[in-house]
Amino acid sequence: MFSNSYLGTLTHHPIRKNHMKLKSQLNQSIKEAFLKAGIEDIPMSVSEATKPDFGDYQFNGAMALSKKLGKNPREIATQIINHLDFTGIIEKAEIAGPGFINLWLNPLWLATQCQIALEDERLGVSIREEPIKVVVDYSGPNMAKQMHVGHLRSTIIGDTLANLLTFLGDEVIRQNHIGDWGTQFGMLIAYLEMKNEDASVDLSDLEQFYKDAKTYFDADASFANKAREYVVKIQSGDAHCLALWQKFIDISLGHCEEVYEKLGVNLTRNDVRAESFYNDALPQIVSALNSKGMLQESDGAQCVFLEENEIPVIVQKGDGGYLYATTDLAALKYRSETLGVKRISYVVDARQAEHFNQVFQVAKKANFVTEDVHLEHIGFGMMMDKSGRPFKTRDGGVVKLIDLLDEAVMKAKETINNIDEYSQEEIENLAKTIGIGAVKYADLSMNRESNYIFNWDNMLSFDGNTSLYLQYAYARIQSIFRKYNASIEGEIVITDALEHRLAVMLLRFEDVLQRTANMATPHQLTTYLYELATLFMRFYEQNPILKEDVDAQIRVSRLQLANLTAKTIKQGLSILGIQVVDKL
RNA sequence: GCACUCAUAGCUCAGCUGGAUAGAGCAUCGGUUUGCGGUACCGAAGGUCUCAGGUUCGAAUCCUGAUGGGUGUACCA
Repeated sequence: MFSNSYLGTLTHHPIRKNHMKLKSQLNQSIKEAFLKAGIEDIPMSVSEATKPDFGDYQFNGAMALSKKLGKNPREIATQIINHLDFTGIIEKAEIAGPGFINLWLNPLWLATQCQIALEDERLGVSIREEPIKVVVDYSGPNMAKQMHVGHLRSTIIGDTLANLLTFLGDEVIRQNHIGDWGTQFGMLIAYLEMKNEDASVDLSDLEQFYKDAKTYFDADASFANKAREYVVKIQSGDAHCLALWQKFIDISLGHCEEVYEKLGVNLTRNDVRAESFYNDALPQIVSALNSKGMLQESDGAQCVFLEENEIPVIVQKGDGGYLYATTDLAALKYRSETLGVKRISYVVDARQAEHFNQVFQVAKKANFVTEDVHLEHIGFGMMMDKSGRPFKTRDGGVVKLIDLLDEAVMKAKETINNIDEYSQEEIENLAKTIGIGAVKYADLSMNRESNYIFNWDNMLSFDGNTSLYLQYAYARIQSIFRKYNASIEGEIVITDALEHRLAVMLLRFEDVLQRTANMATPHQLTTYLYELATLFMRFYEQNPILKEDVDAQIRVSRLQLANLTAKTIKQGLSILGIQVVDKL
């Protein structure tokens, strides 16, 4: 289909702004054709062709218009094609079936765009023209316990979303809403003081510490009383107790940071906005709701009843205490009023959908957030074991996240080929890159809304949609460059159908990122990267690069395509928080 | 009881605003000229998209109902 005739013409098209975003450019071309044909209302957008025979993109809007215009859809399609501009991005258009318009992109145009992407640090992905300020609220571990697998998804999905929005140019504020407040802390602080009044107590196993404290609490009445006193003291601002509490939080947070470090997640202490941060604002939340006439007392508690929902949002307990809904409202108010953000994304498991739905409604109704702030709950399903049951240890306990990650690194070592060629340090780094990448990728490549089955064998495989496959593809390309051993300079020339498809795929990157960001669905990015890598493998299998009989110009062009592929994989994985290596 | 959510190949999953013969990977079977990294690539087989209605030129996708699983259901977070 794509003959070598392209080789003769090396004249590239002039550089355009917004060179990527294939879809919007094609939509623009379609729109112009419509206007020339005298049709104003364009019903839909182009989409990727469902198979190579149908070209690169297709436009299906003619069918939808046929009733409205009282015309045969093929007639409408013909009209559009007659006014289509074939001097730029589009090379050819055909009508098929009931009125599909299949579009083939101009290979010269594709080559130029790839060239531009290659010379750009951002790979041609434009920075948002109107960036917004956004809070991504994720991870949110409880300070009374060690991080467990239940925190994994929030932490890495949230981190990916934050990375992605940052890359696209938004001003992202990461917020780690840690659980550092509540009645159990009285017990923990009392126990901490009992164990060691002055300094470093070993909290390496928070789970155990919690259990021990609980044992005392249940068995020793005087200790239990003391624990209750501590709750009151902390809440009333007692300096000594607060100091102990602070110490406990510091140590506990330190454990979390170990996990973040191991996981390669971009969360620091600066991102922490703990529950306790909002303590002072809680009474104001209740009084504000009251003054707006939204409060209602029910069984002694202060509640907001929302129309469609019989279950109220309780903002103050009968005993005067506040609840997490109150804290969330205070956080929303702070983020809207003080931080001035326009989008707030909560990456929290799906079970809390109802809670966020209610809290968002209350926040809007009470004007804690302005009308134009987009509030969203990025929910996700649970992690299941191979047999489809919730992920637990053999004795039914929670799996500590740090243990899971250590196991991943250990298992990753077994996948390293020719392990003798590496130093101990190299092996550790490699295993970490592979193992952590596998855990993250397996999670991110699933549609986040459904539960997902955690399976070591699948995620650490070289076959299929895994991080290892992508890392391998990347390393293999680097190996080509090592062998070539010279700087890659020269123009891209599209000479056959596979090169053509690869170029289109590469240029789709920005569209994919945009969509992934808008819908907060990382799996769309992983699917894209996997498709890109498999397509490259096919291309590479069929189109030799370094073999002796390859024409020098074609060799350079293919090296350039390989280079852009590698860069795109690297950038995509980097957004997912996954590293690449030059050698596997 | 009520609400939310899910149901696609033996298994794990894609399928974007409704569009052409529903796609990958694993597993199974078969293949690849002295192979730029074969941890690769190509092919075969595998489906009444849980079921029944409805809307539409057109439905895995939207609506209604049924069945089956998961989750939530006021003073924990």
